[in-house]
Amino acid sequence: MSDSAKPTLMVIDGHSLAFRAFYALPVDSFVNREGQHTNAIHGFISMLLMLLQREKPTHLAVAFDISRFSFRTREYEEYKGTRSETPAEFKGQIPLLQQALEAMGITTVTKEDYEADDILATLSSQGAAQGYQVYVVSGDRDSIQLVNDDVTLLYPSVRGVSELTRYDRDKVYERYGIEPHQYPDIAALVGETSDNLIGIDKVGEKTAVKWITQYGSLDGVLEHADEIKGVVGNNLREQKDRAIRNRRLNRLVTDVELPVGPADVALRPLDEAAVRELFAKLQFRTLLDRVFKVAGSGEPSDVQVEGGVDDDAVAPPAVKTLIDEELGHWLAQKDAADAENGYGVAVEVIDGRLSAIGIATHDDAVLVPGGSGAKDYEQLAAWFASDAPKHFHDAKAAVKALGTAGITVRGVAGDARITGWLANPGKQGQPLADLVYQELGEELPTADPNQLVPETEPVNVGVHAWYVLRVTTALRARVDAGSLQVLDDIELPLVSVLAQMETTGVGIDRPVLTGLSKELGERAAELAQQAFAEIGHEVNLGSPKQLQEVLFTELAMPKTRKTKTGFSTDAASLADLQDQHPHPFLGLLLQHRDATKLRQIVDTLDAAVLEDGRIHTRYEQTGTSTGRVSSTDPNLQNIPVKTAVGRRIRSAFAVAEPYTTLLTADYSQIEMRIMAHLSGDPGLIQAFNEGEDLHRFVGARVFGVEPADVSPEMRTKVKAMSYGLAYGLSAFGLSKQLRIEQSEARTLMTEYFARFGAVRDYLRNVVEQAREDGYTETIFGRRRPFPDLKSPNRVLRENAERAALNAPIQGSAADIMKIAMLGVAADLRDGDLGSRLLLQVHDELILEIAPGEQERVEEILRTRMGGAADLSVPLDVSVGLGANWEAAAH
DNA sequence: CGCTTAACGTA
DNA sequence: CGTACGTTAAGCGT
Repeated sequence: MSDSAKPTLMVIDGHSLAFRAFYALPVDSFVNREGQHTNAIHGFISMLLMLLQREKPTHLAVAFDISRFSFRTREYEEYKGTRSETPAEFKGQIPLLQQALEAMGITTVTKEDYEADDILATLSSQGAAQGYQVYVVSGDRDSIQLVNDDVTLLYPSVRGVSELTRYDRDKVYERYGIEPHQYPDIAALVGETSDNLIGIDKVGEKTAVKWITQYGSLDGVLEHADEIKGVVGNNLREQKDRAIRNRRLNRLVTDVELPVGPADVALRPLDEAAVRELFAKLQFRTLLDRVFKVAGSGEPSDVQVEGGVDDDAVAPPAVKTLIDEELGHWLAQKDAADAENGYGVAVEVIDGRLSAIGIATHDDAVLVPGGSGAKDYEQLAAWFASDAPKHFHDAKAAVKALGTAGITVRGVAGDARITGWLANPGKQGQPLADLVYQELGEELPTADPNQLVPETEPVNVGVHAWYVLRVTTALRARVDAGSLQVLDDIELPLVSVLAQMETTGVGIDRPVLTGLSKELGERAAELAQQAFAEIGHEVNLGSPKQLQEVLFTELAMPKTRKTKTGFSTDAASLADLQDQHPHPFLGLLLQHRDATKLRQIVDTLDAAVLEDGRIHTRYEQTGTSTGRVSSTDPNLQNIPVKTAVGRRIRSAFAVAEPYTTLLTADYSQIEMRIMAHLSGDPGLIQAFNEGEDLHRFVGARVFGVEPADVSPEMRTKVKAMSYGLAYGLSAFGLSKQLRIEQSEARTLMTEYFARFGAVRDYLRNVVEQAREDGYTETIFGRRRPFPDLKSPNRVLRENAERAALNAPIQGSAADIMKIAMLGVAADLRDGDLGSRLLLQVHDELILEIAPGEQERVEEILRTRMGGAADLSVPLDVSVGLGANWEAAAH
């Protein structure tokens, strides 16, 4: 009998899959009108439908645990003992899921005193024996032991329930290097944290596999335990009881007495009325349609469920391919409601060329294939230039891609990526597929990547546009008012400003880079030779591992701070070593590091220069959790400035014809000013309003001297203290940074807070408020959630506390800079000025000035940056001019 | 070839 | 035991 003719039995571990679905979907987006959470049910059924379509089982059973207790917990009390309490939102979902499955004609199986895995084991072994092709679906690794020629395991990947990895014998071998039946032997030796089973110390997967391969089985290993040398051998002999216990517990039972056998779980026709009733209660409309579609019955169109949590159109509309002229007609047909709701837009770029554009309304989608010039896009270009509200996923990328075809975009009304980020800034730059799954609980259709000629791919763009519209709409409806305001007033208008900056790029004086690279390269080589002479042999100075050998073994220096892989050789540690155990090698090594690091930066920049002689960085608008933008490919926000050689690199960022000069404008001490404003501290506010040197002012208060008598040492200490405050610096950290005694650092902090008490109160309050609310907020309403503030884990909690303290400060500064950029861009445009924004480095803007515009632009910068927010202290802006970045610095 | 780690540049 | 980033080479496993 061939495999295709065999009946197919699928057995699913209900609990583990539902639990994964619970964590994959946002709890708060799936609540019915009775307040019942439904995300696990939704995710489970969605996955089940996918499995039914893909694997087409003829027989199907879903097994559930009855409780967390089983014969295993009786044998070993601590079994699964580390598992924390099931979340309340999850608990009620299991009975409802079981009802739903029952209504769908799917058998559920439970057995007192056994775990779901034992039921899977029993059914799969019976199934295999009775000639079924068997699929086991489980998130428990112990299920690997069930795999054989007739049984395949589908195991959820780390990415969630939507992707399942197929483990057949070959795949198990590929992944673990063993036969499936040997897996429990491996697990017994290594242990399983999630089951609270502790393995043999120092034995990981690799060692276990080696032993099992050598001796065939766990019994074999134990018999030959005497032959195994070293610490692990000792551990094995001393701890062999653990392995024996683990092996007893991880053996799945294949002969549980069950009320049903494989033949009894054939798929039955679903109970249409029951499904409708239950799904109506759960408010699953999309899923209801999908269930009927998969079951091949019912009429999706007569489905009547109002206000469903997943209430929307069901399947993507058929995508019509239109040439430009037809597009004009299609757009003209759209009514006011469509225009009101907006359009979803997706573009596709292949090999840097715009290859297709998809546009969708809530029930219609079209695709305009790539053209070769402006004339192919007349209607399209007119529409993009109009105010028609357009929603994107990554609008900036789309705006740039359309720009290459000469199309200007106005009316950016939504961006799924940005909205998703504002709702959840800890998840940065989420792909469309992830958002679709999270917000709609659906799979984004994508082209088969294995298809060599992706003929279906352009079609995706129309479908994607449809999903984009649905996702942005769903996200907008979900986020709070403050985030929405940040979205509409700051982030969306910023898209085109950043797009312009990226497209413009910054001019580079390549000979400067070339010269520096050579110089630094020679210097590095020289230093390396001298360093080798000191230790009498060559070594890779760039390898921390080899350096450890030299420092701690050959030169027998005292051990430094521990890292995961040994002892630290970072600059701070080396400086400490130089104090305790002076050696010429150390100084040479530090200088060599410096030279090679700078050369690496120079070479990276040089390689990033395009044919136009400029570097075009990309600004990641959804790349941080605080609200800043980040810069990549290359990162131009970390160009050296602190050392003289470093600054020479900045001199390579130069003005280019026909522009006359670069202008830099930066906020001075913006974060301290925000802290003064937010805390309302009278002393700090006075300092800024009097406009005198901040650190001198603060130093005078802290040390009780006249401002004129603040020594450079005092100023340094106070400056470090002030800056550290916004990061949650401790006395320990301050002492380390300033290389002073902890007691002195503590005194410094005490004095500081005695003079600026409102700052301390504010910082404390931010954390307490965030613990209560669950999030922090910037001056402009940008939120960042901090669930870990309530964590029982001290490390997690304290990390969250420091981040929470910093988030409103760093985030407000980011908001202010973004608002300033919008103002500057608007004034440059409205004033018909040719000068343009090039770079943003968090508190600094760099522009290129067109002939004769210097004074007007300088005024714009001062006004817009200084006026970006109304704080209780002034926003001080300093402006510099010069032929290059270094010369324009102040 | 892809992944992780240590180190280090910026605000 | 100071926040927020991105990039690189080494080292390791595949």
